[in-house]
Amino acid sequence: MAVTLHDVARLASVSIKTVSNVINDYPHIRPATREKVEAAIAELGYTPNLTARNLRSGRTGAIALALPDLGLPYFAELAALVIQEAEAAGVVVLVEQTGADRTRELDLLRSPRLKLTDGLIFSPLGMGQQDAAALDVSFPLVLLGERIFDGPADHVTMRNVEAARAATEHLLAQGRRRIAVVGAHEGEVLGSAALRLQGYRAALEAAGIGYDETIIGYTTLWHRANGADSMRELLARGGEFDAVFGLNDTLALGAMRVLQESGRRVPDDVAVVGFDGLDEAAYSIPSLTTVDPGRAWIAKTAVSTLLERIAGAVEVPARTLLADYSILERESAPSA
Amino acid sequence: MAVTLHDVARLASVSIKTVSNVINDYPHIRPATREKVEAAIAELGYTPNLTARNLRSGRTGAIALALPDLGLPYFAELAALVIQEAEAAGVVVLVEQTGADRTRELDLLRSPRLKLTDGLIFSPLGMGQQDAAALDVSFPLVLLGERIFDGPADHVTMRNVEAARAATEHLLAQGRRRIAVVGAHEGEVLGSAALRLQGYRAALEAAGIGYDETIIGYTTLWHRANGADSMRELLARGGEFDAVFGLNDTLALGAMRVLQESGRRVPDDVAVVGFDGLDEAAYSIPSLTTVDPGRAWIAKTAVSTLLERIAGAVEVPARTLLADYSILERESAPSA
DNA sequence: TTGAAAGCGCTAACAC
DNA sequence: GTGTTAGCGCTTTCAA
Repeated sequence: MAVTLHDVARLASVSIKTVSNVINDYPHIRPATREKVEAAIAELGYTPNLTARNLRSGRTGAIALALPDLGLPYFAELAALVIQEAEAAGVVVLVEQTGADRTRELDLLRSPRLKLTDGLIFSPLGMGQQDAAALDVSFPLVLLGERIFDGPADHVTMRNVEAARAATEHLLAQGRRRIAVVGAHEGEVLGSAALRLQGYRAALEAAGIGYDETIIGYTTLWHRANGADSMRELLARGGEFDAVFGLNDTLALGAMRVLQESGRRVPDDVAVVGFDGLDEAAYSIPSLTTVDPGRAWIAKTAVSTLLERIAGAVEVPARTLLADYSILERESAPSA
Repeated sequence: MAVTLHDVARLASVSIKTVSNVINDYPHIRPATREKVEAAIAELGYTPNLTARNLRSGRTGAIALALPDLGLPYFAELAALVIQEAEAAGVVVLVEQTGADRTRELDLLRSPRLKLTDGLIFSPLGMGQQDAAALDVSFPLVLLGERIFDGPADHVTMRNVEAARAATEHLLAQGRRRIAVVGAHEGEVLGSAALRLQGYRAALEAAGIGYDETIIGYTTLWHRANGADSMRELLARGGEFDAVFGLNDTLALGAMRVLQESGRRVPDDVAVVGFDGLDEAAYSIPSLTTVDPGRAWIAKTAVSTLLERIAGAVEVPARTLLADYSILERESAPSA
């Protein structure tokens, strides 16, 4: 591992500049010289020391991706897409987990660890609008998610309100009138839960249906167990409903399980719609109708936007980029 | 971001060595000097340039984790654990996806991109025993999985044969005698599928039950859809069985869905056991009995073993470290 | 077309 | 207890 430019230069009887030229495809090199150098590189098995190159160039060729937890399917699938896009652009990805903890998220933004990368794609879950100023950092940053809006950084996100409204309207179109919700967050005004609930209410209102608190299930987290617990509580309350809107797929899958355990048939007695377009939602029993909020586009756009900033688009003001959504219709809530 | 040691030194009217001493907690510094330096650091908002430090020290403080695809729940959960362990040790993790492609796996081992890290935790899925020599690399490497054994690198893995045998015995103990398999790999002798099938056969043999090819389902990949397809084929063949052993949880969940669609009750008509101990296996309907092959231990041990090698345990010969397994008994295959 | 040499920001001998 | 200085391996003016 100790083969350097000098070693190659010595073996090829040229200067290190010439070797460097060969490596960096500098055009004006005499073919004979090039061959001599390439032979020496091959013989010694030389590979450039990226750390040294980075120190010179000020770039690392790596970006950081910070998200709550890879154990959550939504973020695992998002990370898979981001890494894939980054690789296509010749960049590696350093993954940080924040555990959805506000303090850890704020710490991360100040961490010297980020110095190992050229920029950050950041999906916070603990921070809120009051922390927007913390996003005013000195390195390229792309924000994901819906915890903070109109911050000082580029923001790639989904049309939560419209997509949730479309999901609700999908249920209304089948004649469902009592649509329960699983996964609402008490008192929240921003964030995925609040925005999706807002879309749900807008759809009800447009259809002339009143909002009924008794069929809204609250949870703190969005694991499958929370969806199951929330549904148990809704059933215990005794409120009637003929459909369920899970504010994400994981919740919807947990809720659907409890519905079936209770003897209700899905979709005959109760139709279920989720949100996220997870792969696994296609394989539940029944398969889950859901909204794809445009994850693939979000990953692709987050990477390309970050790389543009890194390449020097500093003067451009921060933008908000919104993905298009689509309904993935499956068995848990079929049309008609 | 252009604040360097020199800037701090100038402001504090000391030499850069003194600043460096303060930053690195060198003990013998006069308190007054330390305060002066710390004040200057705070005023300028100095943070060390890790790239420069790395070039000097030859360390990067990062490790690489290469796996097939974060979209596969097993690997996503593994990555989550590895990153968590690494963070506890003050190391960041760069994640590479190889898509289970042998060529990409071999390329990765030679990639200069790895120069950004101090070592690699590598979980191949395309390479085989014939590629063992490619693991003889010049950087610290820890191998995961069961594609290659007795290679030149430390290997952290699970007791596949014993764990699969235990899973099969769990079914036998309930009086099941016709145990179908989902996910076998045609003609494979090494690899997870082959080893687990071997454990299955050992259990049957010990119980005096013959091996019946007609109830062995083959797949190439281990997605949920493959488990479903494999089960459809088994049912179409018309072979009788009262239990199913899915060679991983994802396969088992797909197979279970098809069983239920076909009108069979789980576990009454057919009991199902998976393998991996995925979180989501606890939330299927019915919840899936599975084998936890010791994932948490594997992640922890992979990280600590790699860090030991990085710290210089070069002379120690390559070891194989085996995790303990446990049966997670749930509804799909309850005792008695 | 190629060589010499400066320096990216830091650490660690070695001096004082 | 603190300062000077030589590199880590590379890229890149500037000369030749």
